Amino acid sequence: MFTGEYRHSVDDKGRMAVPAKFRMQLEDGAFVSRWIDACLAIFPKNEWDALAAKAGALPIADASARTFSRFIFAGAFEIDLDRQGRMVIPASLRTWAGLNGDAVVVGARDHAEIWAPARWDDYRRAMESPDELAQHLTGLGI
Amino acid sequence: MFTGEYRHSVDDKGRMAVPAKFRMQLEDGAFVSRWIDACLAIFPKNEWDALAAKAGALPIADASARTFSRFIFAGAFEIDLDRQGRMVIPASLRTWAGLNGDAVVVGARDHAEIWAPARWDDYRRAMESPDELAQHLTGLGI
DNA sequence: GCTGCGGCCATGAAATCCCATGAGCAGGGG
DNA sequence: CCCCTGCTCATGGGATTTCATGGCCGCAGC
Repeated sequence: MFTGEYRHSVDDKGRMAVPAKFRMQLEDGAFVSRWIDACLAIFPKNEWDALAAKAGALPIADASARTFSRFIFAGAFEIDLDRQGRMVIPASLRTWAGLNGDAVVVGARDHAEIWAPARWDDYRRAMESPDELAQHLTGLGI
Repeated sequence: MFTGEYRHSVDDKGRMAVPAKFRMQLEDGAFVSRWIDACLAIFPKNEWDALAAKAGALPIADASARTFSRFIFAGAFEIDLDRQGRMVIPASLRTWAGLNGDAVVVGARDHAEIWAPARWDDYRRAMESPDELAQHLTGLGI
């Protein structure tokens, strides 16, 4: 499971250290891709396959299904970790996510996400209202 | 079951002694996470897995479901107890909960909560005013 | 031959673990 | 009933290991 929040640097070659707690879950292969809300997602191979299967089950006739598939798969790359546990973020994805020098890596259960620090701070501020949170918990039956 | 109220110190390394009565319930693995009302929650592994499964069932297409998942998982860390029964509270969570030197640990049935002493006192004072308490109990069907 | 990319090595900083010490509590004996 | 003893538990400090990051080298493509 991917949990936690980590702030790492992205060097001028586009390399970023993957949080040590995530590495074991990614060593059998991983994919990085564009993701919803202007961030990037890192999926372990098995989770990626599951996502691909879901996308494959969508009807081709549906326009928004086509859009979703193209959004995800056109922006996806298979990645390897070097011996120091770093990954290379392709330049096109770095640009798209607004990454520049620093990045925030957050866990999201079945995948990890990479955010530009400024965007993450904005997003995070929006989710700290106790009432809104309580409403979600109620919806889960907690 | 988690019950009781304990006041412990948080040292400059972010370590806090877990109440001895809680340790046995946490020794098979535990997670600490941001929680509602600006406190932190400690869940035993099985309780956490149940919560994660519920969150995983939410549709990713729903924006507020994504927000909720990110709040929970980005603010969660797996913890181990050292040989003295202490846990490390990650710096980001300490900041968020306003912990500084001291903390109050309270039992809450299926999980434990960590509060900054000042916040807990406020909350508790409100809770212990007879009128207020009666008002909350009304409508709960107790 | 030069330039850009990817992988490997090395270093400093930071987190983690373990041992030691002291205080508080309970239980048993005088 | 009181005191002493033993144990559990909270807290501080020190040592070791892990981890993030910058730089160097080799290979490939232009």
